[in-house]
Amino acid sequence: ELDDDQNNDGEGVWSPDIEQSFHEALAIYPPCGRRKIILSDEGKMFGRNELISRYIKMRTGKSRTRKQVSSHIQVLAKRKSKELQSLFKDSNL
Amino acid sequence: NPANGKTRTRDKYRIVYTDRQRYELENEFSVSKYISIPRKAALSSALALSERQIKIWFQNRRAKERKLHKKRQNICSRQLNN
DNA sequence: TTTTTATTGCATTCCAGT
DNA sequence: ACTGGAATGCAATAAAAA
Repeated sequence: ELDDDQNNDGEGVWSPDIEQSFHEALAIYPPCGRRKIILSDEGKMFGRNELISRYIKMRTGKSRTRKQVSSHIQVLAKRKSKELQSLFKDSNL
Repeated sequence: NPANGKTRTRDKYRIVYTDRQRYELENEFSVSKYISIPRKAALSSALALSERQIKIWFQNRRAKERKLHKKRQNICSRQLNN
């Protein structure tokens, strides 16, 4: 089928506006990882990534699934660890 | 050096595998296109390559196969529309 | 120019935690 | 039954080697 993306604009998956609200959501929900991940409202369950996904939808109107959020977090974590590792290498040699 | 998780360094962009390493990897690929976790661990210690290198080799090998398959398809379709 | 190692940005699958 | 997160897959790509 042809390019059927009502939710995705012409930019990349993590265009600046989406990235912006993503980082806002990271700060809002648990200000860095360590908080009760178990979010259970009456009847429905909500994990952190779903809350982030909902926030992105609120602010931008564009849909990013909880698995897209998960993948993005993994990529960012990998980048950060590699930055730190290269800093150690440079200082040593 | 599995603790690092990184293979490429500033002096070595990539290493060249030995004929035995290539032979054993190719042999395992003929058994299965996807390496199992225990077989990966075994090959890793047997060939002195990191598990990451084994994983990447299989990915590259599958990519090669897909490329060859695509070429064969192109040749067939070329013969069809003569 | 083609082939061989290795990385990156995404998605998809596999593993437990509650 | 839900989830987040690690492991893995793949296309695109880089650069050394053949």
